[in-house]
Amino acid sequence: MDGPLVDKGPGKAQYPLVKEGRCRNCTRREGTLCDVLTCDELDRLDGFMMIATFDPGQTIFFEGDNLTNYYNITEGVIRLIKLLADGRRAILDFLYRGDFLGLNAKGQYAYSAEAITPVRLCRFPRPQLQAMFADTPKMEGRLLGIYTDKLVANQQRLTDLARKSPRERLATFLLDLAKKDGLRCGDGGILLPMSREDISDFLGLTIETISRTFSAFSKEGLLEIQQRKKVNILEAEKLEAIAESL
Amino acid sequence: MDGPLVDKGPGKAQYPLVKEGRCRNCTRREGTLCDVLTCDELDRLDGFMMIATFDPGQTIFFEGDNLTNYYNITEGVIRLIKLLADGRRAILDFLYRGDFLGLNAKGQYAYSAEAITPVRLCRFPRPQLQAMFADTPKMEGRLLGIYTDKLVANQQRLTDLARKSPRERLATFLLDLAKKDGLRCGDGGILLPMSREDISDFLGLTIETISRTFSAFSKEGLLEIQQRKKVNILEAEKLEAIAESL
DNA sequence: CGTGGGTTTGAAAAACGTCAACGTAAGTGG
DNA sequence: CCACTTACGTTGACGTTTTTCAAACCCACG
Repeated sequence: MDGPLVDKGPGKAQYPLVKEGRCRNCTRREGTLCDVLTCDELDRLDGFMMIATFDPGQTIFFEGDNLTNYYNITEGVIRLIKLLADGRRAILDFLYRGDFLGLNAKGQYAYSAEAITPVRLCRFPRPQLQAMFADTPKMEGRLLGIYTDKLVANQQRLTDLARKSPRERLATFLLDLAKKDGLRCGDGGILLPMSREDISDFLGLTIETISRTFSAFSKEGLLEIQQRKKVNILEAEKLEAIAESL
Repeated sequence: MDGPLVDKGPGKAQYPLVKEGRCRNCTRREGTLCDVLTCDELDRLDGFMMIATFDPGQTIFFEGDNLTNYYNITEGVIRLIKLLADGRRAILDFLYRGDFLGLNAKGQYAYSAEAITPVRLCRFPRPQLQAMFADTPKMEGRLLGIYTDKLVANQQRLTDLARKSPRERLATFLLDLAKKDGLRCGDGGILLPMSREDISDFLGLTIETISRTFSAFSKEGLLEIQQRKKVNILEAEKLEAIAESL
């Protein structure tokens, strides 16, 4: 039970697992699935929960794999990926601390998940968590709320991809990032955990267009870029006006 | 209770409502929210359900309106719409018989809904349906399943919008339509209920690009178009190859 | 039979992607 | 500790695709 899991993909490192779950004392429940549970219920969860960690670039699971585990992110950033048959890539979402991971498409993962930064996860085997769902309706209700919010967010993203220009998309993206804490560094700047290629696959553009648009924003004095990853938004209102086509 | 509701938007016709719900004898429960209910529970639902009908082009509700009612579609086709500030339009989804309608974004509708064909709906006031959800966990579980499937579908669509070419998008769209029955007419042809503009707003393209791509498919012998709305897919495998970039 | 909205088609322009070269920051091994 | 390497990012020139603008067309409707 405490040993590493089997390999998933070709050349994949084994999962580093540590049995140390102390759900009852967890300080990161806010807004997550386990937020609604009593102490007893948290102990039950604890009984089958495992901590897993991943290094940047590691794959947590692949699209189409049998769905064996659900996860909660307690630390780090993850990208959700879908590929077309010829290798073109789309990033569905970036996930952060507190996000729930493991969308069920007929018993299989609906997307691949990869760590962008060092990541720490609570891992729940599917049978046990589903059994707990069945016994704990409020937990199911919580997941329904989470999925409702995800649907709303995805529909905004569909609208953006269908109808916004590259400038508008990047402005929208940066402002959304700025709303997340955990990325903020000191002076109101944000530290982008993802590469330009990640951003381009998220926004449906090329890496060059992303780069050019960053440069344009910078030249126009809307923002400041330091060492490529750190962005200071200087003119939030103007950026907002671009994002919302006002 | 049996009278018409108040107007919603400017110049909106009043809602035509008929009290005749007989959930217990309903023949269209398959795959819907009410599929899981017992006879007694169906009677409870019946108690606050109303039938509503809409003509083509009528708006059922607007994005941002207070969410007062949920709906089940029993007949017809609906488009879900989001607008940008300057009027650019995106169609999030087309909904058909059996689909559940009324995504909750903080107490407001997350999108506008408009009838494309004559539409018949079961209408459930929010307080009553939510009370029933609270008492009937399996109903909540059913909705969770429905939303899970919607999320999976939306993620495929995000991938398509981000990375597929116009040809690939239209091929994907047509093959998806062909899978729905209710649109099939006799000889394996499909009857498109939506306009070219609807399709372009769904696929994130212009109406001209849609039209040209239709013409190209037709010239290549992949399909046949009759009277603009009726499409016969002649070479499903080739269209599949285009859609899946094989 | 005429009218008009939706659709198709064509030509021109713009936007974005592609290709290629160059820069830059971080990491590695001597 | 520094030069070398490498991966990532930026910039420029160019080509293609898609949009835009405009006109013609066609079917459905009155």
